[in-house]
Order: sequence, then C-alpha cells, then structure tokens
Amino acid sequence: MSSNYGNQMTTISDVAREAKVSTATVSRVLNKSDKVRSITRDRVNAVIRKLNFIPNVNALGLQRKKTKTVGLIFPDASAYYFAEIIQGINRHLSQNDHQILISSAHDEAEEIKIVNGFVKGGRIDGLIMMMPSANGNNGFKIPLAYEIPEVFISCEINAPRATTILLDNYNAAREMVEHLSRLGHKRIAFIHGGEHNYDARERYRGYVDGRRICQADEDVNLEVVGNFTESSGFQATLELMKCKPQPTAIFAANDAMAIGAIEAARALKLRVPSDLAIVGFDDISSAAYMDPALTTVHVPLRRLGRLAAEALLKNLNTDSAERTTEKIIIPLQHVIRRSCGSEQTVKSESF
Amino acid sequence: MSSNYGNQMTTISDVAREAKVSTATVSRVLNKSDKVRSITRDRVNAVIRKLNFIPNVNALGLQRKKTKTVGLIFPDASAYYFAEIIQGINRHLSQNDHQILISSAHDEAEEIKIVNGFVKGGRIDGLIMMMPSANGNNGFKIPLAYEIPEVFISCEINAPRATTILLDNYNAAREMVEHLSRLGHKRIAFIHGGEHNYDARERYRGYVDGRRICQADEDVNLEVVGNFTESSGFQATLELMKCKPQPTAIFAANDAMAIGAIEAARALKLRVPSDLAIVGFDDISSAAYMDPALTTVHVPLRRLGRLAAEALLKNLNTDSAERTTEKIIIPLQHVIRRSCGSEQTVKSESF
DNA sequence: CTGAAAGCGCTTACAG
DNA sequence: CTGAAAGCGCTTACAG
Repeated sequence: MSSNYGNQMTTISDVAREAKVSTATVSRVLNKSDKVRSITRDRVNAVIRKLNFIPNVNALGLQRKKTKTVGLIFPDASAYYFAEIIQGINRHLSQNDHQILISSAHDEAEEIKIVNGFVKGGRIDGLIMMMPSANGNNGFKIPLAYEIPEVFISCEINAPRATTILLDNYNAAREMVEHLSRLGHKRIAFIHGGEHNYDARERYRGYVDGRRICQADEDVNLEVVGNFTESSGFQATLELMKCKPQPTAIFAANDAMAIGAIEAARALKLRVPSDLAIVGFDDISSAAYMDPALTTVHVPLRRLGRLAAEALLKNLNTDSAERTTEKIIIPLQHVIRRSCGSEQTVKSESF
Repeated sequence: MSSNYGNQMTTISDVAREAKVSTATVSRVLNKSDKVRSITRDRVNAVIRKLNFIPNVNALGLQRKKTKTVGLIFPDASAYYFAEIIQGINRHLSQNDHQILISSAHDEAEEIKIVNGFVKGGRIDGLIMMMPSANGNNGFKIPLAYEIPEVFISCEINAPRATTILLDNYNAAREMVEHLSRLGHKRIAFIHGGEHNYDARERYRGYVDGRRICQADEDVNLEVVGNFTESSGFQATLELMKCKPQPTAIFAANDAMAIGAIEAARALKLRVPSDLAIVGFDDISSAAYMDPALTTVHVPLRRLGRLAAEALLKNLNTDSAERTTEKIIIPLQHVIRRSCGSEQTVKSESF
C-alpha cells in the first residue's frame, strides 16, 4: 500500500521555511493569536495562500483534543427523516467549520459500540443522536458518561447537561383529533407507528387524550399497530374497517401509513373523505399531490436539524461545567387539505 | 474550554504500563504482528480488554496516513437518493471498520473546496462522490489530482484509476418507451429532469431513441423540462396537454414528477391510464400505493451504495499503481403497474 | 521476541 | 513579538 496523501501534503514546516519564520509563528498566525507583528503575519498568510496550506486534522486532534467533527447517529430505518435532518445539520455545521461523521445503528448495543469508538478513538468533539427507540429511564447510560456535548433528537433520555430536541407530537396529534371531531367525526381510529418509537408513542398519547376531550366514543377500541410503512397502513386499514360500527375517520401516525390507508379505502370502494376521512403526520413532499391531497401535520425536519447543530455548537464552545440541561420542543402546524373533508379550507389549496 | 475526552481517554502507554511491556509491543499486538510471543500477546490483550482501550484515531492518522474514514459528497438536492445510498454505503463500510465523513455541496466550487479540505486536511483515505451535475469533460480536475481512491456515482468523469458507478438509465428509459409503444401509444411525451443532471440526460437520451425506434411520431415535439419535483411535474403536464394533438402518454424522468403529472391529469379531468398513461422512474416506496399504482423503473439505491463501498474498499487495499479504471453499470428493471394501462400485468399487482 | 528512540504535524508554555 | 523544545498518542526501523 502506498502512502495516501502522496506529494499533496503541505505541512506547517513547509510554510515556516518559505516564510522564514518558525513553525510556532505560523501556528500563531493560523490561530489568530495577536502576538504576531502584522508584517510577519502578512508574509506568513501570503505563503499559506500560495502553498494552499491546510492544517492536518490529525495533528490538530492529537494536540488540541479537538477534531472539528461532530458524530451523528441515526436509526437504520427512517431514511426520510434521516436525509432531511442531516441536510439541516450539515448546512449549519459546515458554515461553522465542522464536519459530520455519520453512522447508523439498529439497536442500542450497536449504538453504544459506535459511540464508544467515536469518543474513545478521539474522532469527535460532540454527538447528535436520533434514537426514537431509546427508552427513557433504562439502559442507555453509556454515552452520557462522556464529557462531550450531546444533543438527543426524538428521545427522552434525562441526560444532564445535554440538549434534547423533541417535536410537539402530543399537542399536534391531540389537535388533529379535535379537528376531526369538529368536522363531526365520532369514531376516529388510529394507526400506531409502533410501541418502540418515541414519536409514535407521543402521537398516540395525543390521540387518546384528544378522543377523551372530544368525548369521541372513547370506549370503542379503534387502534391498530403499524410500523410507519405504506403496507402496514394498508393492512391496518383493512383491519380497522372490520370493526362494527366502522370508524368514520382514520388518523395514521405518519404519511406513509396514511398513503397505505387511502389505497386500502380504495380497495374497499370507500370514498375519501366522504365515506372515510384519512389524515397523516409528517407532510412529506408528495402529500399535497395525492388524491385526495393529504391533511397532515407539517414536521420541519431541516429546521430540526439546524436547531440540533446550533445547540451542539453552542455547547462545544462552553466549558462543560457551564453547560445547562436543555429541552427544546418544536411546535407543529397542521396542513389541512382535502383528505379530512374539511370544507372551509379546500379553497386554500391551489397549485 | 475544557479538555474534551476528559478522563475517558486510555492510551497505549496506560496499556503498556499495566501489561509491563513497551508501547512498541502493545502496538505490535494491536497490529497483529507475528513477532510477539503468545504469552505476551495474551497478557497485553487482557489489559486492552480490561481498560477498554481504543487507539486514538488522530495518532494513527498522523503516523500511518490512514484514517479509516471515507469522505462522501452529495449534491444538496436529492435527499431521497442520498438517504438510501448512504444506508447502503454505511452498512458495508462499517462492517469493514471504516467510518463515513459526509458533506453536501450545491455547486462545483463548493465541491472542490470540500474535497480539498478533506484530502489536504488528512481527514479521509478515499472519496465517494455523487455529482450528477458534473459535466464530463470540463472542469472538475481538482479531485482527480489526489492520489486517494475515488468512486464517482452518477457522473461521467473520465477519471483514471477511479471507479464510476452508473445506472443504466438509457436502456431502461428506451425500453419504457418501447413498452408504451407496444401498448399502442404514438404520442409519448417526456418530462425532463433538468439539463444539468446526468441521470436526467441519460433518461432523455433513452426516450429520444425509444421514440425513434418505435417510430412514435418522433417529429412532434413533446418535451418539457422539469426539475425532479412534484410541482414541476404538475406544471409540465399542464403545458404538455396544451399540445395539439395531445400526447396519449407521459413519461416523467422520476416518480416525484410522475406524481405531479397524475395530479395535473386529475385537475384536467383526464383519467389515468385510459385518457392518459403516465409512467415514472425510481420506484419510490409510495409508487405502489398511488392511484393508479405507478408504472416505473426500479432503482436499487442501497445496492448502488453497497457497490460503491465495495469498490472503494477494494482500491483502499490496492497500491495506487495497481489500480484500474472501472465503470460499473447497474441494469434496471421495470415495474409495470396500472398507470401505464398495461392489461396483462394488472393482475400481478396485489396487496 | 522485545525495547529505546525518532518521528508523524501540530500547539504552547517558557525564555528571550 | 519570536523561536527552541517538549509533547499529544501512536508506529516502525534499528539494535539487541
């Protein structure tokens, strides 16, 4: 195996030699230290530019214990959330001279292994974890033992001095039920996204409370568990429509399942929304283009990513003793389209 | 700012002290060198395990010029492709003890800046780039000057000793036109994905040749340029249906635009497929759940990601002088559903 | 088979 | 304001 960087590598010594100063001075210029005469500084900067010098990150990491790198850990599933959030994170981080090391895990054991490697290997300065399957009060002690700043997305781990960013799933779901109730629905069914997912559980909680508040036949069981995929929404809907009496509205915990639900309604020769109202959650890009256009809850994923990046960056620049424990909850907006049968807002949809 | 790794950091010296050997010996054990007595090896390994020692990546990077990290650069757009491909790459790379550093760029200047920082900063051992907007023979010299292995996805840059992975867009598109022609369509329109996108251009080329081969009224202009979004597909379809005579089929260069096209057909009170056949490209997860279910071309994104990872890993372990120039073309399969009006296959779709 | 020592590319007290 | 030197955590000839 050959040396990798080959002849491309310019070092601080090359710069020092060319500028006729010591490496210490070059270093001071690089680090904007004020203890450099401006004439010297200019000369060094000229050489840096001329040689297109970029400091070796490994040397920096070794010496300063800073790598300008943030670790990102995501669950294996959720490709859609994943992509959007990363874009939001990356935009902010790259503007602030930080890079992203990503990995995905499908269970906590794998998760912990990755975090361990990242942190003990000296690869990262901070960590952003999206782990909706993490279960609050048990396990999951490992990453919290490290002293690097951490941001958790969509999981309620009570991590001291860490930042947790959550969607306000509960209120959005509750209000969605209230909206359906206002449209006259009494039997509002729910397709659950899965017991092991934080967002899904919170949406469910909002659904239950919404039904109670609206006194919407809450004693009738109208719940089926899906797994956030179109096909599970399809199957769940077939199940639900076997109930007697049948539900008049279905609230799917995400848009993919709502899409499956609409397809199932079609297979059952039910018209949406007149025979059956169907609503989702997420507001994916095709939601506006379905037939009928999908009523849903908009989830601002890029913004979520940006908030995570901002929170992490802030803590990266704060002494660990000064760091506070923060919880950021992102309020969510409904997007009322045709699939819920809401008259007054149909007109607001136009292309 | 406090030191980051705090007391978590175990070094090779800690291990050496505890095992009563020199750091050189520990290093030899870590690197599976055979020049260590097995008794010594066992003792050292026991300490390594006991202290949960993980070598510092920065020190390794400095010393060996290897970081066990692969850089991934993606265009800002294409969130969907992005997520799926990364999952494929990550799965393979993490199994082989490599990490992923990602970044996205929206033009070549930014691209080059990122690559520069990655390579000259000593951050990566190899590079995977997805740059459908890269334009073959011009510009884009920079990354190729480096000696690290490179894999290009969806762009035809004639990079010596690099691997290029392409989808067989051309043949899949041509065959799609032939399929529509076989169903009796003469006026087959095309919604282009954008001149600056390699996949889009290739799909267009397939469309043009398909029409010629089928002698499908090829002299009539039935093309509109979109940008791979639902809304552009919607607008493009409104445009196309102003043509006299109207097209009887629309081939959208991706599924998102096909979704917009179906919605537009609906707005125009046209039934799909009987009044207007519509087909897409990508086979996104909701394609099977639309109404009508979308005929499209399946693109195996995870596999694409895995192939990229495999190719890179292979070259990472090959001396640069031995590396060959490779081009891998992934054949694509059609998925015939209802939206094209193909009778014989409707029955094969079931839930 | 094992250890002492130099060195990878930086930063940072320390001395001047 | 500037430089010589030590040190961050590893690896690898070199000597034994």
